[in-house]
Amino acid sequence: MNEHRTQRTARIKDVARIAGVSTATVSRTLSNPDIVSEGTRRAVLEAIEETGYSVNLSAQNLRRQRTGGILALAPNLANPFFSEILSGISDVLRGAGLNLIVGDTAIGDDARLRLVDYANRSRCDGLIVLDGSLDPEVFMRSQCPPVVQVCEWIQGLAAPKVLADNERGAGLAVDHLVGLGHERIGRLAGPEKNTLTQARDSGFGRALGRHGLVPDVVYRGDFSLASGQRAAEQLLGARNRPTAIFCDNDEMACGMMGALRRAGLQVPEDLSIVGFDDIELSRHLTPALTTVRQPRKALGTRAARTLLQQLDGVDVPNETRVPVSLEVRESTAPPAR
Amino acid sequence: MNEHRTQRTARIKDVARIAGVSTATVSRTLSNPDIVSEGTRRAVLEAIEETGYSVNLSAQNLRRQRTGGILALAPNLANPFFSEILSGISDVLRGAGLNLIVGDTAIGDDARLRLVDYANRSRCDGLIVLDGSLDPEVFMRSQCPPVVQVCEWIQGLAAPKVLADNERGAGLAVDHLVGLGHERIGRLAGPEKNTLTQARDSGFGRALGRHGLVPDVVYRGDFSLASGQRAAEQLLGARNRPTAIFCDNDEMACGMMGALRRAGLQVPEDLSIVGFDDIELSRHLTPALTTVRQPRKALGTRAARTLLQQLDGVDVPNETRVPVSLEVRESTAPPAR
DNA sequence: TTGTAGGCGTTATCAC
DNA sequence: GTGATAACGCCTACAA
Repeated sequence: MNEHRTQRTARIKDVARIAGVSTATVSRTLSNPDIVSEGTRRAVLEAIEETGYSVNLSAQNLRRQRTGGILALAPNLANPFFSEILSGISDVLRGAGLNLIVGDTAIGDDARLRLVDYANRSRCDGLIVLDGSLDPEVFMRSQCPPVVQVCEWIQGLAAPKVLADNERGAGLAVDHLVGLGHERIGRLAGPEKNTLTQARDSGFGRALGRHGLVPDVVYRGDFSLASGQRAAEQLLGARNRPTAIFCDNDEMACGMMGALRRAGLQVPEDLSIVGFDDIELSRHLTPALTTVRQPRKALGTRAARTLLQQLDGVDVPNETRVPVSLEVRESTAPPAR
Repeated sequence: MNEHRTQRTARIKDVARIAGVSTATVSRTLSNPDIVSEGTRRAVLEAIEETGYSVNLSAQNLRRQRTGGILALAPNLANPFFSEILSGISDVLRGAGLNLIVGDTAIGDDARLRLVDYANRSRCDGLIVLDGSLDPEVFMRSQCPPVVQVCEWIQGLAAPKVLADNERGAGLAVDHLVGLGHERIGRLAGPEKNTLTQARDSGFGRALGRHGLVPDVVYRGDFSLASGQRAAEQLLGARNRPTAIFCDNDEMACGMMGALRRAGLQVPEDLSIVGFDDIELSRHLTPALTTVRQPRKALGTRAARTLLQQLDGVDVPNETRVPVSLEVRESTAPPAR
C-alpha cells in the first residue's frame, strides 16, 4: 500500500526480490505453475499482487521470438462487412492471447510497398488477408509468417482459404427467382477481376443453365451503395429491362433499390432484387431485402482458428467452405405479367 | 543471390558484417542517416538490400521501452459507426509508424478484468477509448499509458476528449423541425447513462426551450436497428403521437422508419424523422434521412493526432469539439394539418 | 565519423 | 524445486 515517488512499473526482478526467490522462479510461476512448490507459488503470487507486476511483453516477445500480434489486412475498415469479420477474428485471437492488428489496404500508392514491411515475422506472427486484390508475391517470401485468406482470395497464392460457398449462394438466388417465374435475370456484379465475383458469376451462369436460361444484362459495381445507385440509373435508361437482378452484395442492392424507388419503380412489383451477405440492415429496408446469408462472424472465427492451427503446426485444409442460405423477404415476387 | 538452406532472416549483425561496419553504424544508418558518411551509408544500404534485412521490432521495442502499438477500445467492432472512426485512426497511426491494435469491449463478463491487462504500458503506448461505459479506474492507474477519448466519454476520467458538438447537433435538428412547424417533437434516445445521449438530451431540451416548447415522448434505444424498430412499435401503439422524432443515431432512425412504413405510416407525411451521424446509408434510404452529420473519419484522425501529441509530451486541449452540420433530406416535412 | 560494450526484461538451459 | 546465467536483437553512451 505504500506509494513510491517514482512509480516505475515493477519488473520481474522486483517481484523476485520481494518474494525472496530468483527471477527464474517467478517466470516459472507464471508460465508453468505446476512445477513450483505450493509455498513458493503463493509467495510469488503475493509479491505480484503487491507490486502490480505484469510481464513486459516486448521482452517476452523478444525472448520467445514472436510478436504476439496477428495482422488483418482489410480493403476498407469502414465497411461493415469487413468489420464484422474482424470482430469474429478478434474474439478468437483474444482467447489465444494474441493482439489483433488491423491494416487498411485501401490507401495511397505506397501501400503496396509498405506491405512488404508488414508481411514480416518481426511484425506479426501471422496474417489474415481479407483483400483479394493484393500482390501474391509479398506473401510468398520467406520472411512472411503464415497466412490465411478469408472471403476473397488472391490468384496464385496457396495460403489456406476460408470462404463462403459463393457458387451455391448464387445458385440459391437463381433457383428462387426462377421458381417465382423469372426468366430474364440480370446481375449487378462486383469488379471483374474479383475472385469472389468470379465465383458467383460462375454459380449464376451454371444455375441459369440448369433451368435452360442465360444471363440477362450484367452491370459492374464496386460493392458500394453509390455503385448500386449508378447501376440503377443505367437500368432505368435501358429499353429492355430484366425482371430481376441478382446483386453481389447488399449494399449495392440497397443503393439500387433506393434509386429505383425514387424513380418511381416498384420493388418487387416491377423488379425483383436479391442481395448477398445479409447485413443487419437488409431486414430493415422497405421492402426488406431477399438475400443470400453469409455468416460473417463465423468466417472470421474460422479464419482465426485456421491460422492458430497453422501456427501450432497442425495441418489445415486448403479450403474451408462456410455454408450460405437464402433469406427470402419482400424484395422478390413473381414478375409482372 | 545465393540461396542459403537455412533461410534465417537477417539480423543487424549480418548486415554489419557484409557492409564491413559495426552494428552501431547500421543502426545509425537506419535511424539517423545524416550522421554517417555518404560512403558508409551506401554500403550499409546495399547490404540491407542484399540480405533483405528489416529491423526486429520486438528487440527495438524492448530497447526503446515502447510497444509500437496503440490500442483502440470500441464497444462493437461490427458497428460501421465505429469502424469509420477506426479507419481515421489507422491512417494517422500508420503515418507515425504505430500499429493499430483493436479491442472489442463488447464481450463476456471477464472483459472488464482483462482491461486491466490491456491498459498497460507494456501492452501499448497509448489508448484510444471509444466506449463511454468502461470503468474509469482502469485508466487512472500508473501503469496505464496516455489515453484519449473519442465520441463517447467516461464520467470521471480526465483524459482528453475529441467530441462532436452534440448539443449543437441536437439544436440544429430541433431548429429545423420547429422551422417546419412542428411543436410536438419526440425523441428516440440512447441509453440513459450514455454521456453522448445526455449531451444530446440537454441540447434537445435547451433548443426546445428557446422555442417555448418542451420535449414530447422519449423512447430509449441502444443505437441498434432493432431498438429503432421496437420504438416504432411503441409509437404505433400510442394514442397521442408526436409529429416528429429526433433519433440519437441513424441506425435507430432507420429501424424506426422501416417499421413505421411497414405499418402503413408515411414518412415524412405522418411523422418526420431526424437521425444523427450521417452514415453512408442514410442518403440511400427512401425517404432519404435528414440527419446531423458527424465527421467520423475526422473524429478518428483528430483523436489519433491528439494522442500522438500527448506521447510527444505536447500539451493538448482537454476537449476538442468537431463541428456538426444538418443534412436536410426527405424524411422531414411540415406536420400534417 | 565510427567502434565497443552494456543493458532493455524475459525465459530456457543447465547445474545444484 | 530452485538458482545462476546466457541469450533474444537492438540502440546509445562513451571512447577512440
